[in-house]
Amino acid sequence: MSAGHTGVTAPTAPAVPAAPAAPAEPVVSCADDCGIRDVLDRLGDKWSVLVIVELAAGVHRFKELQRAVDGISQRMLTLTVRRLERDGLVTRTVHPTVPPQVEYELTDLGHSLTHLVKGLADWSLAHRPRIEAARREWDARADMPS
Amino acid sequence: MSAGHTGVTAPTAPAVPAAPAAPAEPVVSCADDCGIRDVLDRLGDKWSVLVIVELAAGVHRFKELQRAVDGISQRMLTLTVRRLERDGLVTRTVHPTVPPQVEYELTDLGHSLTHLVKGLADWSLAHRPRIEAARREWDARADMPS
DNA sequence: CAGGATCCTGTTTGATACTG
DNA sequence: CAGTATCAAACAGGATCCTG
Repeated sequence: MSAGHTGVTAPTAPAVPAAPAAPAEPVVSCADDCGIRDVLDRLGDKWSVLVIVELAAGVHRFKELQRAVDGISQRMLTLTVRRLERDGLVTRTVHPTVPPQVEYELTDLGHSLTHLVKGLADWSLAHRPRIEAARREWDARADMPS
Repeated sequence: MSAGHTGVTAPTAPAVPAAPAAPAEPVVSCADDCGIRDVLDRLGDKWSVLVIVELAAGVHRFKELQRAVDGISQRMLTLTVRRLERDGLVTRTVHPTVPPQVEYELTDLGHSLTHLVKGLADWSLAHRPRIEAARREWDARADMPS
């Protein structure tokens, strides 16, 4: 799918079809993707990052995790933790005790993500006020236009 | 970190219900949330980050953006760009020309996000191989158990 | 060109109930 | 305790048609 542009037609656009802007040195480029889609598919869901944050603090058992994340259902926790395990971000250790005991822990790969997450958290804390202000302003402007 | 979990782990440990973990100095904590949920709600969707990346390269008109992001519908572009505007991450400038012309540009707040996004992209590029490897291994292990 | 309004879809998530 | 299985709700996203 996608198969590039179907740049046929070119109705009223004479020349200069592409070449958008590219003023100076873009901090991040790649035309479009990169691997951003990738990370987002991995961290963009509702729980993955929260689970990672909790595991960043140390080993957790299943129930522990569920209590810690607060709000997550055991179904979602299972799915989330399974995907993280599949991606090599966490390890799952089963202790064959009488009441089953399973421990989850971040791999070094998972820990490397922690720094990114911290970046996100920091940014959020730093700019939340401005965002909320902008949002209030926008909402107000939506009510009483001129 | 990795300050060695307290070797409690009594095999059939009856008591010790709560008392989670909190071993050493976590890189990121806050017990659970912080503002991570916040950022994720803003960047976790399918298009926001891609649009931001495009706008990081400079001013774009609506159609330009749609062509650049490739795959996005004008509905989604509208919604995405509106939300970004509401949050004060982009500005929307309407030029009352004959064919309407609207330009979108990152605010400084939006630009500050760019660094974060770059972090995500870098991480993805750096670790994608390991993740894919882990994934293949997991999938293989799922087919032939013993 | 820019975008609003609808309709319709697959995916994500949550609530239970059941098992080893 | 640590899951699995099912079902139904919620939602995000896409396609299309229609304005100014």
